[in-house]
Amino acid sequence: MAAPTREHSAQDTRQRLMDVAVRLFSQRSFAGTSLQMIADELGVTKAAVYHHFHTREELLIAIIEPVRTQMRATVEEAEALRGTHARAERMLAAFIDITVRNRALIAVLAVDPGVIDMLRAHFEINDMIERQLKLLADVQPGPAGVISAGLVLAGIAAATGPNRMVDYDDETLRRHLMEAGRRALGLRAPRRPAA
Amino acid sequence: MAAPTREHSAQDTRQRLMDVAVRLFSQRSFAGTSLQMIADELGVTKAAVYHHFHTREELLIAIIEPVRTQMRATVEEAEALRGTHARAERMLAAFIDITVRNRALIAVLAVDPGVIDMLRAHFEINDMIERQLKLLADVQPGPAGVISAGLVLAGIAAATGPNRMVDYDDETLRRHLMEAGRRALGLRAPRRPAA
Amino acid sequence: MAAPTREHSAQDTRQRLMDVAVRLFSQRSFAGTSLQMIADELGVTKAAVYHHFHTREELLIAIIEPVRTQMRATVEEAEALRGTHARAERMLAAFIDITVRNRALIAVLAVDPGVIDMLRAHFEINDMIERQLKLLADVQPGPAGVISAGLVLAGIAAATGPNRMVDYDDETLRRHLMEAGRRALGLRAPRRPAA
Amino acid sequence: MAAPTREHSAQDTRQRLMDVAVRLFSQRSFAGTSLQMIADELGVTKAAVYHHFHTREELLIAIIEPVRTQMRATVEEAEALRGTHARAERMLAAFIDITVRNRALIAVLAVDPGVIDMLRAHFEINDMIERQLKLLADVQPGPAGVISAGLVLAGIAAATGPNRMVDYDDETLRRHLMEAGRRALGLRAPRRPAA
DNA sequence: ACGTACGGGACGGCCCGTTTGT
DNA sequence: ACAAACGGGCCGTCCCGTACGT
Repeated sequence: MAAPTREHSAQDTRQRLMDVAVRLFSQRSFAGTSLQMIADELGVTKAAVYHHFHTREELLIAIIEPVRTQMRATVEEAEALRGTHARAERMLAAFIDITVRNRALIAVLAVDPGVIDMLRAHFEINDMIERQLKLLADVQPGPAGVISAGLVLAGIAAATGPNRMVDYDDETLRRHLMEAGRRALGLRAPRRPAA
Repeated sequence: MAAPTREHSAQDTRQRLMDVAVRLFSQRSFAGTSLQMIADELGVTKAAVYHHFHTREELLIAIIEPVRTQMRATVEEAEALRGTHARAERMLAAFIDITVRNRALIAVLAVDPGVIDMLRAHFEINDMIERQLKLLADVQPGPAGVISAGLVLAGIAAATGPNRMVDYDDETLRRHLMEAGRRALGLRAPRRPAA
Repeated sequence: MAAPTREHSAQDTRQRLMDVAVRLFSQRSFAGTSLQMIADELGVTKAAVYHHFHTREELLIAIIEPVRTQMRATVEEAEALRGTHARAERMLAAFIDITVRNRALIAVLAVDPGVIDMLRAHFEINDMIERQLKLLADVQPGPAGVISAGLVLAGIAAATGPNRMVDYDDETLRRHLMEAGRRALGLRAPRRPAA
Repeated sequence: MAAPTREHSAQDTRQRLMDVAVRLFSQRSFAGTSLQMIADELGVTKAAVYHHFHTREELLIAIIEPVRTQMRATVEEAEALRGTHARAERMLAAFIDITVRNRALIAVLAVDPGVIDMLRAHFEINDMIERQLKLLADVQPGPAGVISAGLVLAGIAAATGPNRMVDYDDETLRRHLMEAGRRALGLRAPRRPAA
């Protein structure tokens, strides 16, 4: 391993900034987390943070970017499938997968009003939420479908948040979220004995 | 009713402060809402706010108080029942009822890290959450129960938050949340043909 | 004179803030003057400044307001007169009078780019300048008129600035600026033998 | 011409830095212009600026240098002449010439307090101004001379500033400034029928 | 019961200057 | 000749809390 010239490379610092930011955002909310806290937590000055992200908003967007991309791809894939149940099944599985792999982050994205406002200002996030909701809601007709879908999406996101479900590993969490989600939505478990 | 001397009585001002605070907290998060915003929204000065609540924390606690009381009573009632299903059924119904009647508020209480921290500092809130969770989790054994219960509680709270489910009246929302919750938890609908 | 309850009244503080701000702006330019300097100079904190003016821009606008009003009135009065020379004479005299009575201030208003930008953003200042210029420029035809008028207006404003002309009293300054201005513009001294 | 290895030579970069600095200084005042703005405007990093000028002050001095030299030479030449009128005539003509050829720059030098302070700290600029003023003021006795001279010098400098007199070419501007200046100072047009 | 005036302090943003590496 | 990274510090804004007056 060729030693990086400095103690840690520049790219590394940028990534570490994003990591501690996610942790702090999820622990203290976006509005409740100052740049000073982030800098202190990492042992650098605010100026170093500024070097990588000129505004707190920019930092947040950089953090969100990968999840946003995955989410969009998932929605488009699911919408391309035939069959209401197949679409819901795919959407649900992918949503859980992304959420579990980014535990702390999703809770922030999904429920922090400050974050949601900012997302709305920069992206067509409303449309994306509508489409996610519709994919799950179509399993049941009328309000029942929409309300079930809302409960499931919000529940998955919020339940994996900080301090909750910490004592389950990813695989366990995924399986049981999937089962509970299927039941709430009225999805039969897919028959994959042949698979 | 003694005639209020001014346009609105003092008690009224206090209540209106709490109402706008709830709305703002749910729209901008607790940490993102200043006393100035609350005062401006109501058309008074910060000093007027200070007259009723000496700190922002005090204001939050006053807001939360009724919900906390109802929640505690509900848990105790449910725990007094016999039968796992009956207990879960009662807890779920009461939780949904309280949540729907205090839509915006619960979303803040349940997911805002700043609020949760403060609650933890003042009350034995962890214990209360554990008991709620257990009441619902006992329907299924092992992780399946806990994870389902977590999804349902978090989902109900978060799904009724601001900008979501706004186009359903309380009764509709309650009924479908109940059904979806029952399914997720594995609760059979109670046979009340006689009711 | 009933003594004001405090050491100095609130209105007084507001006025004193504006006074020290004018002095500092003219000594260090608008962009080069921090709120800290202003607060220190007056022996209060930045928060006290904030109480009276929520932004630095707001402070500047309050300072400028009286001059802006006088200037506008002057232009309208002058435009209402008949005769090119009479109009120019009136405009010139009033401009000098206002400038001399607000020595430091005008220099800032007229030449500080930061100030001019801000004025342009809030008022129809370009129009006002055009009209002032035209009133003086009409005495001579073509570029000669415009350039003379520009030199005179800018010269009066800048010459009365800080550190210049400090050793002349208002009356002396006014008279000689008037004479030099008339000559530059090609205005004959008005025949007021009876005056 | 030895081919410059890169797109533009080092000397070129240095000169372009000074050019954009002048433009920005005149548009936003000296104190209101950061090194970052200058670097951005030219599409380089701050480090590149730092490479050429270690401080903002150093940059300003380099910009000013040629004008300062010309101005000094002019004053000395004018003072060497015999006859009050001849001296004033020469000073005025040269001042206008230098100003018009460096339109934006002179306005900054002459009226920006931050610039003036810095100049005073490094050069004997007060002495230079006094001598310029005296050369023009001597045409008329007493306060009339000084005030006229002040108006003319300040007026020429400020009138050629940014956004003013932009639609006149150098030659036109020069001629009319000269005529207006002569009139203000009480200088007869020199009899050069033979020239 | 509420407004006015203000202190003390922290916020996000951005500055200038410098080191280190190409 | 230039870029990347960062320290230390100041900026304007705005915060919460309080003393005082009505």
